[in-house]
Amino acid sequence: MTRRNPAKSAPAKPASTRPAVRKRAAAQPATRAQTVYAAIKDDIADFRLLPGDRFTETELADRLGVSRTPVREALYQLQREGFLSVQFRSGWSVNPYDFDRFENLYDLRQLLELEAVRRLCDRKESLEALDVLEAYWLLPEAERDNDGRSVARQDEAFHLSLVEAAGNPEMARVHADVTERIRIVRRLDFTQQERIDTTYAEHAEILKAIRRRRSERATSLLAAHIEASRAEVRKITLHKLFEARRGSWG
Amino acid sequence: MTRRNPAKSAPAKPASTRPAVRKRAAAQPATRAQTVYAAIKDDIADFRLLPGDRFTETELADRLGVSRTPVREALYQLQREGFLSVQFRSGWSVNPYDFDRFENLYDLRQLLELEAVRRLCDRKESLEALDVLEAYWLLPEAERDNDGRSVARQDEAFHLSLVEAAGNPEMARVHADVTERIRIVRRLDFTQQERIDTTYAEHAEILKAIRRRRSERATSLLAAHIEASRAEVRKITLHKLFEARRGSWG
DNA sequence: GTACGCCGTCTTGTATGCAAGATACGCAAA
DNA sequence: TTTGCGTATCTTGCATACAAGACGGCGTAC
Repeated sequence: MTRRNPAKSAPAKPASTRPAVRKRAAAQPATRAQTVYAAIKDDIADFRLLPGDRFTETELADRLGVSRTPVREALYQLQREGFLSVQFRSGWSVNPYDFDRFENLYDLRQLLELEAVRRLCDRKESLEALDVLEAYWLLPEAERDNDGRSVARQDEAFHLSLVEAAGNPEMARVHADVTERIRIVRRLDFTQQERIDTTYAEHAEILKAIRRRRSERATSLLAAHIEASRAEVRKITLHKLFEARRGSWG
Repeated sequence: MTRRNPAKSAPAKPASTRPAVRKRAAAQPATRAQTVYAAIKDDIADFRLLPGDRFTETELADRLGVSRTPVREALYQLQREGFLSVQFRSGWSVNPYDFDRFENLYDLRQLLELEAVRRLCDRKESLEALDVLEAYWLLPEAERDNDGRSVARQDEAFHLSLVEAAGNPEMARVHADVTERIRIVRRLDFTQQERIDTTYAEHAEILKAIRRRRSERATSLLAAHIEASRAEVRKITLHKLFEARRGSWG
């Protein structure tokens, strides 16, 4: 039954010829567990599930029209990611927003992004990855996107793209993970038009600095940009989260 | 059959007003799933499960004396962590060692540790966290630990402790995760006495530099230390992994 | 009115049953 | 010998059954 190990004599690299390890994303029919996982995560991100909310596996299974098995798989995943907690024989609950943790995640995010930008500026080859970013962020004011929701998505993509372009997939994976965790508070930064404008301006400057390989300038701009966002989020968080909580029960 | 009466439907919403019971049981009951998870992870770390090995859920469940349910839970977790892959209706397999990924993980590790040391040196308060590290790594040569296995464990603890002491639990969590992933190759660095001696010497120097708040020195020492380890691992990996593979088939 | 204890219901953790389909193997044909 | 095909077996994903124990509500004592 156990298949022989291929290439006993050369266990090293044959993997690179066959990317079977990589998830076959396209053809995969998306299991029920994955669907449930995404559904719950969205419920949390969109304030339909709020900190302190309690629920049971059966409840969720009934609501989503599946059995407890895929529900449990999704729940355990979210538990491991820090969104949920399970009480033995006593149901699940949504974890409270932990502002200390948001701070720490912002720190981590900043560390990763600054390193990424440093590497981009030091890189010899051309930076094609920036093209698509410039196409969005260097638009004249009239053509800009003004929908906060949409800008928030693009903002996430901007920062993640920088890290991905730096060429270390592990750093990018961690960065993506951090992004998921801070999404709830970070999105609140894009509820004011003035902040959206500022974001456009700062992203543009950062992109230009990277293009010119001005490492020092790019990193200090990016650091300031992230700090500004963090300060803004810190300021409006409690109030806005409360509003969101009320509004979501309509 | 109809033991449950869904029509009764206890008031669902009041649950959200009820404060989540954050009762932390003193000792986690350690579910079967967690046991299985640890067992498989150890099997991989100790070369009892090798890249390319294939197995089924039933096989594992029988061997470990549990049902498929906890086994599946553990397997899916290891899948998400990158250790295993599942082929739809065709069994599980251990992922190949990906040396590019090890390189990227070493990069990430270095980034985290250098930042941690920088923060430690900049910190105003005393650094009690270093006491326990010094107790192990500043020993005179005669009293040192010479068991590679044990030193490898202590080495992991050393580096993780530095990051933990820096005070950002999220960075520490990522670092711990990285540590788990590179363990397989990293341990091979401690199979030679000379490398163990070097590790003692370099850890001692790093600790002293941090004590003296010599940030520049501490970070460059640490960077060199990690680089040396990485180079060593890079050199002996293929050979040693092959040996380990053969040896484990006894 | 208040405190306390018992009991039934509910909840998770685990085991088992079932279905669709992927894989392997034997056998026949060239 | 090699190739192709049909089938039996195996495997995962999902649904369901079961067990130990946590929680809440009710009744009782005062």
